[in-house]
Amino acid sequence: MSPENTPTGNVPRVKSASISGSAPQSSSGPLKGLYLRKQDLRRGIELMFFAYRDFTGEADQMLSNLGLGRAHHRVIYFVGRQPGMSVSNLLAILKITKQSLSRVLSHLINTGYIQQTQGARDKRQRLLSLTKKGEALEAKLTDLQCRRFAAAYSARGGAAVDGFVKVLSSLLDDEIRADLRQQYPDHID
Amino acid sequence: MSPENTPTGNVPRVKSASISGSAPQSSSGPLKGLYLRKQDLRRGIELMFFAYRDFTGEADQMLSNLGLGRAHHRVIYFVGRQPGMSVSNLLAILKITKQSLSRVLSHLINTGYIQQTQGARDKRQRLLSLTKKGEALEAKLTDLQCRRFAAAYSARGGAAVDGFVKVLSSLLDDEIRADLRQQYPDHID
DNA sequence: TATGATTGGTCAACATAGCTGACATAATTG
DNA sequence: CAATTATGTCAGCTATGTTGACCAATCATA
Repeated sequence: MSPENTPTGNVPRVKSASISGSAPQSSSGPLKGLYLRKQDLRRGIELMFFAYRDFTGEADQMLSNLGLGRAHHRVIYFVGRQPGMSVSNLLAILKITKQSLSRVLSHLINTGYIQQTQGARDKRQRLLSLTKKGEALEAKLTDLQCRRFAAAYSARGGAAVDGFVKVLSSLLDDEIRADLRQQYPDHID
Repeated sequence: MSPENTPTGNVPRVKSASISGSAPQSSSGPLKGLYLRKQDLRRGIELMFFAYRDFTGEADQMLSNLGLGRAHHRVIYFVGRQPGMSVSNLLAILKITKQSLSRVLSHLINTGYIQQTQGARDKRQRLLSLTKKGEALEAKLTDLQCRRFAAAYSARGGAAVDGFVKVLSSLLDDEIRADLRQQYPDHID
């Protein structure tokens, strides 16, 4: 599994380990699994890397002007998505440690982006929600990213969006999908 | 742009700023731009976050067992993709500073994953390539991620893959696409 | 009611991976 | 020869993740 670095070279598959590429599939014919060539998979890897970076880039810029980072953004985003969420719920979504969250969360509370209210049923809980200031920032950040998605979605059309969502869903670890399915009832899963 | 957090609530568009949602599109009919509802865009944002995390998770685990991190992975991956690449080329792809790269690169050289050879045309250049050890690690890591992609791609089929690639491409900053187009001549762009 | 589990917060210490600014050396180019 | 380029390096800072320990309030239950 070493030297197929020339993109126009052989077309080895990957599914079954090491079938040294030989099938002459010249990007024609409805050959099932044509998109499983090693180069297609690598392109996927790279697209994820670059797209994720670009997708977060604009928001990162805006955040750094406010002395905030991407970690703060995540907290603001998910609290905005589901106001009244508990700390442990947020921890489960972000999958970081209590200490990591604590750092950014207390900063967001001290600077007035997020407020806590004691849980009604369970008084141990501190339910999180955005303040007006927090809502304003969340709106600006989410708008930035939504604009990028809206542009991409409308450039490519509904069928492409459908494929995009399907493939990304299949890239997820299994447990994560439950949350998404709950959040988006019409989620194609 | 604040309170549409109930996923089953209104369906405001986002393209033109703030058309407070009113059109009763109940996920039927070929209404152009149905996929531009705010909730669809937010789902895209979240899919990117979760999918990127899960997609890198397995490799991160393997790397940490070797005392390496994601930054080392990126270097190994891109040097493996294009052996003989110069340092400045790598810097341009990763978009990090010379110092950040220097740290991981010299570690990878010291631990025998990457080797440098002086450029022939330009003797200032240190052309990078993987050693046998580096190739072995690259193969293991890329295999892990390719397996995940291969599973997702085959679960969803060629049409979905096509949409996935198209949408991700459209999420990219413009300049990045040039590199991808060069790397993957049959890239749908 | 007493005990144990859960929720949340905190302290100290550390690692990774980004950043800036300054400076050095060697090679290329005009 | 002078300017630019490619690369490397030093010192120090920041953001964001980690572990382990410990505490207080509250809840659930035997």
